[in-house]
Amino acid sequence: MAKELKNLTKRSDNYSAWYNELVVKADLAEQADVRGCMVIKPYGYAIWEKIQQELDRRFKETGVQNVYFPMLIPKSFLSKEAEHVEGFAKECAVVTHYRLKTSEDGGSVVVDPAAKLEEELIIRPTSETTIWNTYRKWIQSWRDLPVLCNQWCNVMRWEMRTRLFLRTSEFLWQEGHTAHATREEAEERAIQMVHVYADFVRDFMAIPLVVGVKSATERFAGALDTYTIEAMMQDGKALQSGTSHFLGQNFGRAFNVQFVDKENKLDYAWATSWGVSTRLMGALIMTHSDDNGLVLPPKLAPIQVVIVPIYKGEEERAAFDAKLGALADRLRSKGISVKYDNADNKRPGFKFADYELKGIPVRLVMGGRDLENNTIEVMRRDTLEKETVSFEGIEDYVAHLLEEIQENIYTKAKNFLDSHIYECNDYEEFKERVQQGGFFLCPWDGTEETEAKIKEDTQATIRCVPFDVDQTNPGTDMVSGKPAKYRVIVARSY
RNA sequence: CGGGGUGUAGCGCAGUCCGGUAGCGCACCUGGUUUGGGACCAGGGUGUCGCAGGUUCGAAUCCUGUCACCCCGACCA
Repeated sequence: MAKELKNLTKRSDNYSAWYNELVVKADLAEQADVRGCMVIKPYGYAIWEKIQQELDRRFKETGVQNVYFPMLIPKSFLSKEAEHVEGFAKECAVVTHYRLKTSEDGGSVVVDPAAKLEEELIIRPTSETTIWNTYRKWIQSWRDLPVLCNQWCNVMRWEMRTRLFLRTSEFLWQEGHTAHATREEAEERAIQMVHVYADFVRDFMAIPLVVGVKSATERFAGALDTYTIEAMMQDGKALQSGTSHFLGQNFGRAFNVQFVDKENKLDYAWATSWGVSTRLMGALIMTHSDDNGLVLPPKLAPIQVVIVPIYKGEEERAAFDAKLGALADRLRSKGISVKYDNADNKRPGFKFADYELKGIPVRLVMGGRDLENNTIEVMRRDTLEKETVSFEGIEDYVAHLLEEIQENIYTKAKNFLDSHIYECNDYEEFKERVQQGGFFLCPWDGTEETEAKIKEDTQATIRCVPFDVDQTNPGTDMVSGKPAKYRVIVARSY
């Protein structure tokens, strides 16, 4: 294994290969035997759990409650919202039978043709339809609103080409579905949730973002508006990391979810939906990691500190166990997650490399020399800097260092993002430079024609109309030469 | 669905052109020496050569068929 890990492809040589190898070698996930699907391994899942816990906490702060709906959706549900079915039909897995039987020759198991379903069932690609079908029963009066639900689940979209975490046929996510009495309230909720995502991703995952609203063609199928958080990977490509949709009354109408308002008039409920997925894991990896492996922000590292003793013989090992075991406990009492690794089946050098590969934020090493001097070596994963400090008071030093690392990782990524956002008003210049990566802030006339031409010429797409960019006097569209409506972020994306 | 490729040990591959005992590296197991940046020595186990036919005294290798997977395009959180 050791030599293999050493041969991790360099980021600069082949970013894609580097990413794929890193996911596998850092023990996050691997390709499943099932086409296009992924096995998330214990270490990868531990990180996902941290994401889940923190997001879930933040959702609940906004009044959202968790629910669970079935994985199977009657085919007829999907067809009730025209745009929605248009958007998802091509990638749906369909359940057609409910039984197998042994084949005539007894050699294999075959689908029993007698067990054909009257109505086929779809494996959910997203749950708007099944949830809104149920909301009809829950909602009669304005007093029943708002309904604020979220579910953590898996969904399946039969993707042509897959990549671990970024695009797999099955993925884990959360999907929030809310119903409201007024348009304003629903729009507010959609915008609120994109900000919940943005705050979480920035503060907790240390990933800087551009937040904005999607163009009409990039909208979710069935949405009136789609809000998005766009992260920049180290190769300059964009990764849509979360979305929040204002769905208007489309689903209310399609599923006949009507309520009596305060004026005793019937109206259709207003909807939002919002989701983030295991794709966030991809964003995490591609934002922070380096040629030595993962770099995890302390707030979501399952292990924040690893302590490695370097000992000769059982006697010395016992001495370290006592001293460093106690240190581990003191760190844990400060709320820091610690692994004390005194295993003797791996040599120190191997452990160092392995924990770097896994992105553990802080490594503490103590050997014979330190024992004599009452010192300990501290290595921080983000800069790879080593320092030998006094053993006394090391707990506070580490606690402070973890905070500093969290901040530094974000600052580093933020500087990268800021320095790769370019203002561009010239199409020729754009066409040439966009291939190098980066976000291009360009004037856009708001037409689909322009958008389509950019995509055809460069494969780049309009990522969003950013919230925090001044939209007065957007200038002249760089493609059509017409007056621009907005300045938008254009980039190549995953 | 269009173009390209690959199926041989747990993983990564060589062997196929030119048919003749199934190989290498890593991993794994045992014993020993090691341990401040991915240890070393000695010994050991591991295969329906993707599947089905055919040619042949003999097939991983040649022929026919078939299945699966991967990569590049259109779709997508």
